[in-house]
Amino acid sequence: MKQSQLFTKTRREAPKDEVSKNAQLLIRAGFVHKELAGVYSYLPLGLKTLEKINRLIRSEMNKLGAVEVNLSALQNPEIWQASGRWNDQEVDVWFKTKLKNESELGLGFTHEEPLTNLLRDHIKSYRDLPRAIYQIQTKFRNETRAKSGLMRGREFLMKDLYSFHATQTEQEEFYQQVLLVYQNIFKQVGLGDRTYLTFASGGAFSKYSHEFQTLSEAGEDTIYLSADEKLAVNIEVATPEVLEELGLKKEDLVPHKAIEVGNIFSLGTRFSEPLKLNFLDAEGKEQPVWMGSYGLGPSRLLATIAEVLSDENGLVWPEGVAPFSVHLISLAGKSDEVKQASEKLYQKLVQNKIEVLFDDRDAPAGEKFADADLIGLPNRIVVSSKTLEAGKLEFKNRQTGEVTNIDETELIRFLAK
RNA sequence: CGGAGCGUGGUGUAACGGCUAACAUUCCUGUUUUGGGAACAGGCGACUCCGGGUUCGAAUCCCGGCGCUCCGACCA
Repeated sequence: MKQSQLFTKTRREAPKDEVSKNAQLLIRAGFVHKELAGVYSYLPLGLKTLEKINRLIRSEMNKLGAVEVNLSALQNPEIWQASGRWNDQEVDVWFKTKLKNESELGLGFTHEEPLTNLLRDHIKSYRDLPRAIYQIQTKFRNETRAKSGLMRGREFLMKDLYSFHATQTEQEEFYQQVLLVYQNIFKQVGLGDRTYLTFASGGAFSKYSHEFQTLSEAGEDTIYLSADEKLAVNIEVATPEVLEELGLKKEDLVPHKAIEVGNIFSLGTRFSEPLKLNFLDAEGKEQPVWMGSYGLGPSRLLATIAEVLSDENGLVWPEGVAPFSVHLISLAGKSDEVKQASEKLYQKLVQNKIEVLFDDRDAPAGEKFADADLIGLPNRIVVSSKTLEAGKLEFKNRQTGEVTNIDETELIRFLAK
């Protein structure tokens, strides 16, 4: 894409009402636009980044044999009344609204109930199990206090996976698979080395759930990390009994602020029983389905990457998440030669299916460099009269800052990999 | 929901209760310039968040509302 076609502009300064680093950088670089506290719109660069994250998540979900759906955002109170979660005392994050005829509606903050209800049409027998179903969809939560930029929003994107099994054991095995897949996702988005599987509160049907916590001062949670960094426990559940059970000593634990980027739950029959999602087992006996739910927030993930991987010059996107792989910068000035050479290189990169943002604007070099640093694409190529003279291209790695001069074929081979 | 702070051109800031609300940046025109946010000249852009009050006079003081941020509580 040519940068001249991008309608967004970068800014030198962040709006004063944004304090969190993720929001400041994402706004300055033109990835998002703030509408309300906790409500952000995605601009072309932000949307592309989000789509990259989603694509990666989808590919991992497919490995689990999960299939994608898209459930409605508007919710029928009846099925939530059945599970007891329509009640404001039970769930205080509902956005509730009304039809013209005064009957109530809710905006989905999660989807256990509707999916469980929906599956009654499709799951009758043990032969219909197991099932893994997911969606990537906008959730609405009426948070009393939105905060930390995109971290805790009132409208946000969530990947929610639900699994349905004939037995608890089967569900537990699936849970372990999801756990590995999640770790793989965090590794791929560049957060692997600072994201820890963390024991957290379990709820009605299991002692623990697991959270994936990314270490960051911007996090809302505090976790205890064992000295060998092999075990982590959310401070909320780190009672003496729990620590003993996990074989941890209080004095060996180090507290860290962390961002909860994912959470996986065993639900047991918490939803299948009230919503009557039953199946007939091999003996013809009716049984409730065993369930699990597995959440991960693409928008929070995007914000977390912005927060923890950025530096003083701007965002730093890992390959695979970045909206484009390459930032091609033309320092043409009045030189038609440079203009043509950079245009030609742009076409060539596109032909080789390399995702490139081409800064074809008529702007001073310093501005282009500053923008490239701020936007944070992993690779930067400069074409100028200097590089034409040398017969090489200048190639810079955003993350390491390493600059090399490289010839075109070599570069394309490297980037096309 | 409790507490604190802040609302002034698109953005960041300034202005004693008193001139036509200033400066920088962005943006527009032109000249020049092109390897780290260039230079010069000219120009556009604000009912100072909203409503009320005090005052000869309010961006400024008072009251109410709304919004934003932060701390806390909350967070299936």
